[in-house]
Amino acid sequence: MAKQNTVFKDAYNRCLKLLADTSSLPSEPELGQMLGVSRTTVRAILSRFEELQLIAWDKRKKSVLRQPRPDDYFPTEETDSLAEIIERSFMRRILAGGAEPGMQINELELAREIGTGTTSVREFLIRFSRFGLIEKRPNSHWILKGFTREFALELTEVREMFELRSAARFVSLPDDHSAWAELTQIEALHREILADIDSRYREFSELDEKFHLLVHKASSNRFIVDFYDIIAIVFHYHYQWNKTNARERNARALEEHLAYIEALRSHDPGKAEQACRRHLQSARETLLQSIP
Amino acid sequence: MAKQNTVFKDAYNRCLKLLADTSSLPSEPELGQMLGVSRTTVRAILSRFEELQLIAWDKRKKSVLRQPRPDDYFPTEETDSLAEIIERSFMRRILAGGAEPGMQINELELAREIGTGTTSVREFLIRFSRFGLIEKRPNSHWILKGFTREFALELTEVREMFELRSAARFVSLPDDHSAWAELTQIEALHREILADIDSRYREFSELDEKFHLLVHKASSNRFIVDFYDIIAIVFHYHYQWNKTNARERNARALEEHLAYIEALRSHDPGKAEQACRRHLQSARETLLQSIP
DNA sequence: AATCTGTCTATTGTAGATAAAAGACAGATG
DNA sequence: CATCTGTCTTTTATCTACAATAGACAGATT
Repeated sequence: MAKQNTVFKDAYNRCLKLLADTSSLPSEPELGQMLGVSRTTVRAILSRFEELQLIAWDKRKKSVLRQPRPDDYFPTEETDSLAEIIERSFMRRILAGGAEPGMQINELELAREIGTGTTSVREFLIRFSRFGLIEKRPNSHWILKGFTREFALELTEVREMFELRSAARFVSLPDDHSAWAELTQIEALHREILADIDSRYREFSELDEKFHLLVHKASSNRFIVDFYDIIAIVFHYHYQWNKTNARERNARALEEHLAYIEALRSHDPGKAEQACRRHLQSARETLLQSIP
Repeated sequence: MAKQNTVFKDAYNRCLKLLADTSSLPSEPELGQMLGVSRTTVRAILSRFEELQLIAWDKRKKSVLRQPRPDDYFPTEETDSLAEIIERSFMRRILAGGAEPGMQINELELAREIGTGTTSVREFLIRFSRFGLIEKRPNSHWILKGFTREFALELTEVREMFELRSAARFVSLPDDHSAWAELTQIEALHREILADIDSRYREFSELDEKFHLLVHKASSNRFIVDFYDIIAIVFHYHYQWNKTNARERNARALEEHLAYIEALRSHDPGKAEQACRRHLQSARETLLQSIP
């Protein structure tokens, strides 16, 4: 096995959904555009559709023959890229407990455990090292620095610097900047979720990421925007395995976000700073509380 | 060739220097400690010494038979690790001109050009990507974002935030903290170089890195300290291929450093901030001037 | 009793190979 | 004549293999 064909399988599944809505498919380049893959992959998908008698394919004509059935789809486990699998598996190990700071990380062992080659694990660890949770001893093992209190404090310190600066930039964005429209959308979503908080509070995590990323992007600084990756990944996995009081916590955060959004809208740097500080403070407390 | 034996060659060369000063070598573990390598490598070095009749080796006795000759050393080109070679080669391409922003980076081509396997190039690019100069299109090529004016501005913006905060921490470090002693050493070195600036101005680059790293370390924040890597690498290579007015520029920076150091010593946050700002401002200008 | 050496095993760094995916180009098509 | 398809080439993602290096353990030495 040289390369996993997850790109094919994932695009195939998405294409199957498109197929459900029309009687004929567009041109190959157009499909490639829609699915975010090359024509080579599009053609592989179309070939498979033809084999399974989903479409009749003759050059430019791709007419739908039948609706897709549930078993036409590839199982979702097979559509995750190797990098995603490794990431999830690794994050589970270090965030869901059982991993003490100072522990050694063994590439070979990890690879065996995940059922993959060492190269992919190695590349993952290199990419992951920028998050400050692991460190390499050259010619030797990696060391787990651990998701500790210090880590959380260092992370939030930088986050606060960056987000305060980004918020300050945000308020002075020109009125026709696309960020304002996005902010409106995000605000609406906040209100929707808040109105039905009991059943929809789980959607907060994703919305939180979207909102803060939007704020960070106002900085127009690649280092600030890139740093948000670290925050996002930590919060993402952290919340996934730490669900105490999720409902109340999320409700409170949503309210804070709304106040923060209003402050941004006011174009008043002072108000924005205040609202930003208030929210970051409680985000910090939440994070710290959940560390043993 | 599976692995380059550069660790061996480099440690061998360094051990040869040790050998020049004594009549017998210490124990294997001790040598390993001194050279920063494992006993396996130490034993490989000793075996080679024995072969070349540099020492007589019988268990714990390693008596020097003759002084090393220049041709006993491995050529320095052979002691650089592959990662260093790739880094240098790559940085030359992108900083020493000829590389337009937006250009595609081809792993295979780079590997062929450097004369190495694709794996190493790939891992280098992944590690390097955190510097914000390149970006990956998944399943496709890398894109060179280039050492542009925007890059420099974004870099210095973050640098200034981080260094101001670090300097503020520095002044409140307790008197018995080791940083003060290091600061004294660094200050002395500044005066030495300044006293003989015409012939020693080239030493500034290394000293500059040491000094700012010391300041950043006072933050006790891994993200701030790690970020300094980016600054260091940019300045390092940048100055290496950009030597206009190096003497005057370095002299001026040394003076600014001395003022900055004095301000840190005063334990006065206000003074420190002012001196820090002044130096960062001129560092920024210098960097910007040298971008086309 | 502590440290060292001899020997052996495990892991990392790197090359090379290969399937998947991207992409280039010429001729076909509307 | 602009866009599409068929075909072919190139590049990336990933696996496997292997030398260099690290590291473990038992017996030897001071």
